[in-house]
Amino acid sequence: MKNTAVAKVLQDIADLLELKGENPFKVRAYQRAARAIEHLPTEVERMVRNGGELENIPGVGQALAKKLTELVSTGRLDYYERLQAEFPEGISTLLDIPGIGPKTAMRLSSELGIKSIDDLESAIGEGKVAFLFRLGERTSDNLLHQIQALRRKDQRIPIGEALPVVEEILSALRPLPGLRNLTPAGSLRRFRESVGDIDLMGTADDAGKAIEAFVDLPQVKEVLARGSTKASVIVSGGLQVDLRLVEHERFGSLLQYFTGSKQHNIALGERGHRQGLKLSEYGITGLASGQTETFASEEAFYHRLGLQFVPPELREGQQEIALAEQDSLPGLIEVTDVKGDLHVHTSWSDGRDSIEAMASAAAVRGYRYLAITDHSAGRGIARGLNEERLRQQIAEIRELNRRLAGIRLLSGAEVDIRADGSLDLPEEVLSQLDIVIAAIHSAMGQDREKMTRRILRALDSPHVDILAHPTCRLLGEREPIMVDLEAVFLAAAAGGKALEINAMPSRLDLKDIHVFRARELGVKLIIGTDAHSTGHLDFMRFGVGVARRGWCEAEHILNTRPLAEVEAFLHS
DNA sequence: GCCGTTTTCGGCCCGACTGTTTTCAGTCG
Repeated sequence: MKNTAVAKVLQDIADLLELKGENPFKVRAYQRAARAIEHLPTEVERMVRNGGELENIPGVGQALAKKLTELVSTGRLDYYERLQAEFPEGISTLLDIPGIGPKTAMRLSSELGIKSIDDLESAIGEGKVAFLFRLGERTSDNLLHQIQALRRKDQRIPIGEALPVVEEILSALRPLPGLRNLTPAGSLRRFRESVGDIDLMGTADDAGKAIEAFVDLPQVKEVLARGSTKASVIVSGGLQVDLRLVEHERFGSLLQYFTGSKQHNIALGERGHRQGLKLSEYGITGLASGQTETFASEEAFYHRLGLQFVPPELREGQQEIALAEQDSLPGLIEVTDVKGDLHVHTSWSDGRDSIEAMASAAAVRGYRYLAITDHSAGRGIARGLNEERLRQQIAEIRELNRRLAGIRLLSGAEVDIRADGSLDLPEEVLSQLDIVIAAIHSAMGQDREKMTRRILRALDSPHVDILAHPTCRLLGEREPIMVDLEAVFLAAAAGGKALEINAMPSRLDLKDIHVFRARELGVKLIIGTDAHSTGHLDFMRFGVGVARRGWCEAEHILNTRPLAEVEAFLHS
């Protein structure tokens, strides 16, 4: 049973307990555990099998540990099933509608027999909902509106799509006089792989003027709300963007509050409470004195609480607060730490640009080295290189290295891992390359056991240095392959192989929690853009974002190291 | 159901909005 499925059960239980009117703190305990398991870098199932300490998971105590053990070892949970039996099936889906909480859901069910969103929609149509005590016409209309919005609601948007849109808006707003500190908050700032709405924060001398300029932007399709300090719009592409402006001296607490995550803020608030402090978007208030201190910067806000500044990417309510207390948060990798790209394609295979063009684009970005890793001739891969053409390419790269100053080209290949785990190019050719990346591009439907054996066999080849996009997922398009990643991590760590954080926005593979686990197990990582044109080299920042969410420092990422160190790794 | 620089019991983050109310419950972020 996967962690996402385990988390879903806990979240379901939380919903049902809420419907039941249970102690809200008990409900929150289940929600908290669900979030923790969602972000857990290790499979609960594996922990149980290996006798791991479930109670080390934040938010999991004796009772939940027992339930989790039952759930993952039998695939069922008696407590959950009994709870489900108490309610009509489907009623908890009503909670998905904004505006409906547990109380309303229960009343709709008991008073009108509503068990689904469809039921609710017809009941509203028949005018039944508006007659319920304390509901009324207005609420009924709003609910219908919410149902319709829910039906056409887009999924969360991948960060690779959202970030460019946001940056366009930011650069349009930045020149406005008197507008300062413009910053995205929320999950975008935390660099989650997908985001819902976008929250922009800032400070302004004349907030009204700035709001006006914001809603007048050409990107704005629809203005949902506009006030004196806040506006909400829909931009082309359907993304909702909120802009919120505050006085300069409160910017720090505001940004902190709206960056979240919710779990992080709850944990922070609980800690503040123990210190006799009350935290809010307006500042920090002494519970005894009633005095509120304001904070112009987040740094000052965290320091006032006796904490190291917590980078947004770490604010997921895991261990970051405990570590910030001891001043021992990692010094996360920065884009500027990257010294080269180890995974790019050229016009020799399915890339757009020549080797030389890629080399100068890399040099412009300050890189010291660049690995040319075109596809092998494997079935189905566009214009993959066979043995003969690869030899020609090696010769050309040798020639270019003689001519080019300032950047070193490594000759390499992204060699296909065939269905049986053998490689698509003969050993003899691979041995002539500086760097060999292995990757799966076919037969992705294999079962877990077969797939794992296949990848382990490829990693076993003495010539393979790196496994690229290890789970082969395409965000929103293709599910990850079924593979025992833990076994892959252990094999990579033991065999001195690197795993890739593929920085293509549609891949982001490995993903954050896998990166966290791989790093924990001592696996060397690289960030590769998989660039198919010079512009794609800029994908590096997405890979760095994922690495940061995986708590990576520069030293964990091979391509932040000087060339000599990279070569030493490749030769080892 | 969790958890401990006030605690192994008694707490558990905070503020705002909305619609329906004559003082607030429910919901959200």
